[in-house]
Amino acid sequence: MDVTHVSETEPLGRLRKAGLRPTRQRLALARMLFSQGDRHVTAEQLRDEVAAEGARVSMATIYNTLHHFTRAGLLRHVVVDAGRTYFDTNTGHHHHFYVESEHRLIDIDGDTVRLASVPDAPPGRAIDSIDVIVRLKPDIRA
Amino acid sequence: MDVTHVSETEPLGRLRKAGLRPTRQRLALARMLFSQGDRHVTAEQLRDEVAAEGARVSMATIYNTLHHFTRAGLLRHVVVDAGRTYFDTNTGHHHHFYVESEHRLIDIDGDTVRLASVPDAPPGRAIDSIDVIVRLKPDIRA
DNA sequence: GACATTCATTAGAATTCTTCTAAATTAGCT
DNA sequence: AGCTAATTTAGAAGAATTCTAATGAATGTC
Ligand SMILES: [Mn+2]
Ligand SMILES: [Mn+2]
Ligand SMILES: [Zn+2]
Ligand SMILES: [Zn+2]
Repeated sequence: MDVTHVSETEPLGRLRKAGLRPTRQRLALARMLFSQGDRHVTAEQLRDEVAAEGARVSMATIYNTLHHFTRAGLLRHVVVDAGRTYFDTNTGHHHHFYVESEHRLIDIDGDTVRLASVPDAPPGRAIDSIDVIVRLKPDIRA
Repeated sequence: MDVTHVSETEPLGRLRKAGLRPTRQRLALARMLFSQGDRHVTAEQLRDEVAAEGARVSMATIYNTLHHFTRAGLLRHVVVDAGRTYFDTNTGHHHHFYVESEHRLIDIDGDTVRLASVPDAPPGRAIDSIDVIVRLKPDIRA
């Protein structure tokens, strides 16, 4: 494989930069995740997509990889629904709409939601992150 | 049983008002939930507490009841952690700190977090609710 | 390139949380 | 008391995720 010229945003470069060994499985998953704009995926979804491409990646590896990517800062873990874990390829500052009825996440630009006041963390603790989730239901009018 | 004078905040009154039959199990659960200030409980926690009081309530009933209470507006469902569902006895306007390391929720008064701007819902949808979760980690200093 | 070492992948079992099923019990009504 | 619908229950089933321990692959050294 020719690896002379590797952009940092290409799958291989991404893995290298994150200090992750570029295995066949990780490259396949990185391609699915990062080559089509921002996405919110579940492990199962990703497994199906990879399978559709003909690649075989075990569920254990899907989960391992998603967690590795998350620890490396390539993904962000989003919790909005019980019993369903989303991984977000958009790691920048932003929030979410959640369409309950479709189990679908939609990004809200970080600057669109402004917190006029943020509470102080209780003693001995520090703020790790702030999630704003705007839950949506079908509009009755319409 | 004398039911001539029942406050609406007593377990029996609460169930009546919500149109729920006051069974032995529901009364026991309502007592645990609503007689000690605002709480964030999991099904398992509640099962253990009820068991400690000598009452036997099946897991199926715990879940059924928590969902009934939630539909009736007596509880609020809080999603902050994958694979762990909290039920909140505080149904008023407020947000949450979440102490990841202890799996513990702390209320933030509704007015303490002010959203300076809230995005419009996408066409065909309406805002159902807005959750603000401030995730906490141990403070490094200290 | 061969070898050694470390890390990654995998199938399947196991775990955890929650829901379902279908039978037995109970509350509310007359 | 007797009727009916709602409720409870044990245990099975389901769904998502993690674990295990054996196999395979990437990387560094000679
Ligand atoms: Mn859902
Ligand atoms: Mn947790
Ligand atoms: Zn996002
Ligand atoms: Zn609360």
